[in-house]
Amino acid sequence: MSVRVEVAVFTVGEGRLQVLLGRVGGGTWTLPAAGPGVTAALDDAAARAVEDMAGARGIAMEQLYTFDRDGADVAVAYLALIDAGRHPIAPGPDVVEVRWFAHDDLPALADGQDAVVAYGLQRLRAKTAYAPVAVNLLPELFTLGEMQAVYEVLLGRALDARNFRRDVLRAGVVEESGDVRGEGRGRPARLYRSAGGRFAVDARERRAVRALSSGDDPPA
Amino acid sequence: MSVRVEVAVFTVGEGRLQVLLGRVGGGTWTLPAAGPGVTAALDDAAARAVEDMAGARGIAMEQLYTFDRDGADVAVAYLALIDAGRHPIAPGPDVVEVRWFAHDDLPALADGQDAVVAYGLQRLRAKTAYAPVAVNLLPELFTLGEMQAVYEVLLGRALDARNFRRDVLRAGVVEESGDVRGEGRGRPARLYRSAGGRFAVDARERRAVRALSSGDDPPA
DNA sequence: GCAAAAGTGTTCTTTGTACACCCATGG
DNA sequence: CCATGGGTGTACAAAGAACACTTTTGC
Repeated sequence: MSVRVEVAVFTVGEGRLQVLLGRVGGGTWTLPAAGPGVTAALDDAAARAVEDMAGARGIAMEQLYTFDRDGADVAVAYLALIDAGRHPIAPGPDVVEVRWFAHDDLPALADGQDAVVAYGLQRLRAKTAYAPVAVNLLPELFTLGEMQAVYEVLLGRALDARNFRRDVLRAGVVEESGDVRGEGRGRPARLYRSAGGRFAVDARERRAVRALSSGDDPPA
Repeated sequence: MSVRVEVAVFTVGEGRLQVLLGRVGGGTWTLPAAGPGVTAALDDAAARAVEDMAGARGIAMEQLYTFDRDGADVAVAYLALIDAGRHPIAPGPDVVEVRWFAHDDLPALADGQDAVVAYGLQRLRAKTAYAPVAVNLLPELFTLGEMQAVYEVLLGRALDARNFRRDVLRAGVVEESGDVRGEGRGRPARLYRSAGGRFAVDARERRAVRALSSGDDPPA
């Protein structure tokens, strides 16, 4: 059996959750992928697949699952999160086109890749419960309002701004930058940056953080 | 790169969490494994590896993680749970010896397998939070006392029997068999069997169940 | 001075945790 | 009749959800 690597890259933009796809030769869209016949370390191969297809570097990435592909190959799937604003995408060599697609409006994908996207989405939503995933989808400096908006897209429901603020600050996952930003109308918001640490958006989820002393994060 | 499969098989016995290991040729102990050069579907290959080494069949199994092995192989690791009483182990062909080892007192393992055991244990404990893993470690019929004992081993702390009972029954993960069993001294306990469904042992964990509408269970 | 977004604090309800007691059996 | 584990119910503490109000800016 030969080894492939495939990456489901997500971002949040225009109030929607989006997935990165590219077209190489034929008409079908595909996830960033490498192989069959990967030689590098899996994590590196996944990072390079994204870089080769769209030019984006240094994005958060974790292994998802390894799929059988009709007995011939195995595909090691990865989940990646990116702030589309910070990392503009551009077609790499041999790539005809790269684009963001709304996750609920995808074109036909290469064989088996629907499962990768579906499971990536599931994992992303689950991680919302115990990791500050939003910081990987935001610029280096961001307002709490922006952060809340990201979570609302991921969770598909509105959050109470006051409780959200209290919970995020209490969790200590962000730190003030000292700057503020006036966005037009309304009082200017303070700018924060990531301070590491775990986080859960709402009550139920916050509990899970403590319950799972170490969560279920992958090794290494 | 060639594909291997390795399985961390856990059971609970004698008040301890135990791991299944075997010796094939040389002196080093190893997990049930297949490959390099696996041809079957990964899940099947994992099940067969356990069967070939120890003769145990039909046990609960899920994929854990795929590890690099110094650039040459990838090892797809699995987690399996088993009731050692229900599935007696016996060395398969070419196997010199199979044994249960307390998870905190393992011998030297084949290359990289420590990581498989460590992550398997982590995942097992995390799953405790949202899945009734104990039923996979118990006989078909069991008392709530036995079930509680399993969770106490997994979690490493004592649970309140009254709250445990209430929570398990409320969650609907077990159903009464109608029988009872007198175990010597004390009032005979009702016997239950698994009824499917999700479950969390204690408060924090129970919340996580609802929060993660679909949890983070692997595909298919 | 009004609309819009940011920021602060309080009340109420839900949920978890701790605990006291009775039941059934073996020795 | 007492020790042992099984089974039922209640009181208290903690945590989350809902919510009213003030502040700072642009127009």
